[in-house]
Amino acid sequence: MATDNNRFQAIISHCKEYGFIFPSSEIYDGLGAVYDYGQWGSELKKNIKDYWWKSMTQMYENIVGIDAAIFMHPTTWKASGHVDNFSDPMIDNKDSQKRYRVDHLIEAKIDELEKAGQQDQADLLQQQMDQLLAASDFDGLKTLIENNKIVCSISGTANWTDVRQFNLMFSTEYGAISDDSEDNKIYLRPETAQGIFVNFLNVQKTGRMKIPFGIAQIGKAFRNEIVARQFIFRMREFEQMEMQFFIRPGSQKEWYEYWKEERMKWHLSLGIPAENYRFHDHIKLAHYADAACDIEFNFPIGFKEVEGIHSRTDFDLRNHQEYSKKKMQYFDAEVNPETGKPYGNYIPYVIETSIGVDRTVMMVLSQAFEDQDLSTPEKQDSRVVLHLPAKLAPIKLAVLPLVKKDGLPELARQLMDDCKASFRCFYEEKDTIGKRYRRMDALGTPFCVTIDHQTKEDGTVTVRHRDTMQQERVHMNEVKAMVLGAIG
RNA sequence: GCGGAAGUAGCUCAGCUGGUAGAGCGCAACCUUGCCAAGGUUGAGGUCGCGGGUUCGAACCUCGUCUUCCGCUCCA
Repeated sequence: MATDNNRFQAIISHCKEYGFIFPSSEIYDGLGAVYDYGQWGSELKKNIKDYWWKSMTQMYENIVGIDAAIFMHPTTWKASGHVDNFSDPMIDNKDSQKRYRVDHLIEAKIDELEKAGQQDQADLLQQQMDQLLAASDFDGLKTLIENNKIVCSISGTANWTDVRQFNLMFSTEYGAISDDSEDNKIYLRPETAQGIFVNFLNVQKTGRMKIPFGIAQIGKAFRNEIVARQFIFRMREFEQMEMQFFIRPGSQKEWYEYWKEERMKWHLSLGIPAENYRFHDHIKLAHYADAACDIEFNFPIGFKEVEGIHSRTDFDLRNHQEYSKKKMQYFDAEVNPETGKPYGNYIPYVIETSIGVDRTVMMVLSQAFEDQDLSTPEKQDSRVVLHLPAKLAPIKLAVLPLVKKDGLPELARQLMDDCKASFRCFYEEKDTIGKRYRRMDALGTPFCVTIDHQTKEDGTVTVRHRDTMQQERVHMNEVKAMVLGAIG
């Protein structure tokens, strides 16, 4: 797999140097795997979210958006499977570096003892383990492992780390009084999807939605990743753009294929060539899915997942129905041509499209970043340019008076006032014009407009294009329409 | 988590055998120039990641610690 680590590091440096992305809490030595978006990064991120939101809601008549809270009733995560599937105590062998679930490790020893005919010892061990697990006594579990001389099947050693709880979800206390009791414990959502599922009936009824229909959402999610690295690719706090599409049971295959295609079209609409994308089908499926694939992008660190498309069956709604004792059903009045009767009541199936905002930011930046050699035989020259799609660029237009006198700044200000309500503009009168162009290239600004002495005579300005560096002469009055056309 | 490397100005780095810090770029102001970066003058900015130790004296030696990067590992 072709990777380019220098390029990746250059992009990270560029992001920090030009106000896109900073490491979190840097003055205190940083906080692992958390990043802050700076003045231009936040614009870029917002533009990406706006574009997705518009694409997924406005452009599909049967999809609406919601904005559910990050805090949810704790039972939500029991129903979704997040509590039980990710809370087992684990232990690592330092020599083989293999990670085990503590209960699996001890149970293997119990089997061994039973086979050796030492039933009493096996029963004792089982009893001790159950007690310690119930009490969440991790030190005791480690001691138990050591006392029973349980070794790693790969390294054969008993060189163990401490027993640790790897819980995916962050928790905090809910309410003003904090104590250690479990009653106050509440989770920060590890995925936005559940906010959609618990509101399924609210939206369906109040919106008079008819299947098939979708609910979209953009929001933060939190996962306590064991190892989080690679810049904003895997963060503990991240943002998702999700859409859950509710369908008739049995139709999941065709809708799954439909959304694979639709989502790929969206990616290609960013102007990213198809060869930089690929689908990756999941062989091992998560507990809720009957089909799943990723859309992977060719990052400088190789092909990595940006978006997931999952056929989630009725797993989530069915579980919420069970835990909440509320019917999560839909009455389908449409006549089934095969039976001649209405489809009737059912729990809908779901196709999910889930794309990471931060990964999309990283994807767009990776695609856009170029360290360009502009050298000629006479002169060595280079520039760093972000070839961002105009609709995503943080700044759409730079307004530059050629000199800061002779009334040129005043004319430039007029153009600023004309445009700034419509899109983000940037005014700059310092330094030589070439320097200003290059600074705008580094931020990905697609258009620079220069006001010169001729502007005073005929109202025309120079438009300089970022990617080609070519210039053209247009009338001041046409600038706004030109930019709007490019970002529309 | 393990192994390796590195932490000196906003950035990239220099600093010989220990004698209380430098360059280039960038930044700010002014002058000059005026359609593609690196003209002139002036200026701001660092207790050399942090803490202990050795020493008359530590950016430099030593121990610890934190952080970052790389590889392995892990990963809904």
